[in-house]
Amino acid sequence: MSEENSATRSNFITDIIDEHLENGRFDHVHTRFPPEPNGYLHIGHAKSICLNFGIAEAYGGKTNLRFDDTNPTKEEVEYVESIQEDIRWLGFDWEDRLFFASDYFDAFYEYAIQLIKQDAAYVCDLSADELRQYRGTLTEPGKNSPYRDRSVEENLDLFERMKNGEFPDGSKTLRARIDMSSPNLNMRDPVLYRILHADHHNTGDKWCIYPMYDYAHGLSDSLEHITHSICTLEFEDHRPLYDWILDQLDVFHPQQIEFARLNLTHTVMSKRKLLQLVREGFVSGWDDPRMPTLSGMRRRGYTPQAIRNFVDVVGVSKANSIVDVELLEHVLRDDLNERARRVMAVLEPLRVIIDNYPEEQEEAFEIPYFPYQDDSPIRQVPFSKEIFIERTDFMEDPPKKFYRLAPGREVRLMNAYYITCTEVVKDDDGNVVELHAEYDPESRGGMSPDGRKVRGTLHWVSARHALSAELRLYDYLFSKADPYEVPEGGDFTDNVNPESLQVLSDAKLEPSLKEAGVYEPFQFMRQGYFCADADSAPGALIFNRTISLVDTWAKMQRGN
RNA sequence: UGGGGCAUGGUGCAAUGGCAGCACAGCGGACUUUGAAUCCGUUGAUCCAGGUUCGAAUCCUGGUGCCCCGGCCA
Repeated sequence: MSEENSATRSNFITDIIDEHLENGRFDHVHTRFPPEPNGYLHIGHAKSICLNFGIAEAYGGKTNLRFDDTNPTKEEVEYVESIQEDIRWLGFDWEDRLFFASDYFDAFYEYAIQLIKQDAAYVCDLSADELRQYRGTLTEPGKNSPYRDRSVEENLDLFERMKNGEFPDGSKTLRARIDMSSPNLNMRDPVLYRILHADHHNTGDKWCIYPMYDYAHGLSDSLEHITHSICTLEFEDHRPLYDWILDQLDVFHPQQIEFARLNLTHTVMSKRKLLQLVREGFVSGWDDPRMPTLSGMRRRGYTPQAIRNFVDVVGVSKANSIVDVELLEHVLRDDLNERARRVMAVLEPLRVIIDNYPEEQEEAFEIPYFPYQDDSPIRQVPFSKEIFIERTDFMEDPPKKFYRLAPGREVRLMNAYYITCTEVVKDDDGNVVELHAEYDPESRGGMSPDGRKVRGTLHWVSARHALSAELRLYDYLFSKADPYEVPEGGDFTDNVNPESLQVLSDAKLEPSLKEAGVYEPFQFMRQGYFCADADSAPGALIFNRTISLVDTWAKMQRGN
């Protein structure tokens, strides 16, 4: 849709880049998206992906995909695969530039030796607990480690033996020698390497020492000649360390730039919390359509374009903010409105018998998939004596302004005929079980020659031709805008919306939907956008409601 | 006086010393073979106090509020 996106439109990041290009610090732009393969990507990551790929593209540059896989205890191949699938689905291409931090383990090791030789790093024997003690607090300086002044030779020897596996996990670390009294805790001799006798998804058992994020990330950026390393706000405090390492080693020096991560109302966005929802069974998996994961949204029926448009429209800044999920929904509807074929489906069927329509008669209406498009493709929709209409489209005793079907009232069956309700059939409990009606043969196609107006237009499905289907209707996963708003001692899971999933087991669809492909967007007219679920099968159709249509009538009722 | 960062309608983002604007939401109306979409109209904001300036959302000073940092996680 829009030619402009958040990357081409100026923002504080492009301002910085423009300055670099102008003052000659860089003459091109090269970014990277650096996920840790320890979970599935979510809409928050999409913001980072769109920013990194979008900005590079806007400047004619490139973007690398690099897995930040420096902690083998948390990372799995399952995730490196899903992450690639999700990025591709979003429509971005890293071409031949797929990298892993683990590709650089040898280089990292050599750089560490260089730091030791420069007296800028040392092997420390403090335990994790002791290290914490020595670090000091937010307001008090730390103390130097007793191992801080080991000789270069001893450090070299110890570090090599760490690598060789001579020491148990946690017994030693390699630390940067910076300043234990720095007001920035990240500069108080941060750990560069820790001992971890763990198998790595890429390097197997080759290593038993693994680099820490701060050490590996900047060096990975440098090795790949990344010019602008875009990350989230919480790394702002780490930038001095990022810079320190690259300065010490005197290598290519990218610029780290931090932006505010995306937050949405009615959802949680931390991998840890999402994992908890999966593990504790609040959702069916990472790709549950209620999840903010890209795989969940894909299954729900989101299009990549809707997500990209959303990222564009929320913009980028350094201010912590929470975007109203209604904006996401607006952008989704906007995109689906353009691409979804219009079909008829009845969610909660109510049978209508058209008494003056011949029993054995059938006819097929040719109805365009896109009613407002001149060259729209069409499909055949069968009509017969018995049809289903939406239960909510009939009221025996309608309030003012309800202009759907009611006793004695005439409405239009979309693209078919006018019908008038002649009789209401109820069961012993007084529930309406079916309706009788008469149609006007003159109104074929939904128009009468005398030009009389009917206020209501209803969707319908021929009973004898209808396809039965299961429909899954979704609502917000959390009832509260802020899921973390819980009473003392509560947990965010207390706010899980008990009605976030509603299953309609006997919806009636027009026959053309038999061919619906998975994820292919349809508008069930007057209801919402739907797509076939991955689990849908010819004899057992399942559709997910991606998003309902804006419902002004429902809003009016709520307001009253 | 630990350090770092951020404050613009209800929400998100612009305005880079010169008329505070856009989108969503809200409200009102038009149109309608989708109570959708579309179209028209409309309510509503610069955290506070000083200062500089012809002129301040923007610059300066001092406050206030919120977020992040004490993993051998990223």
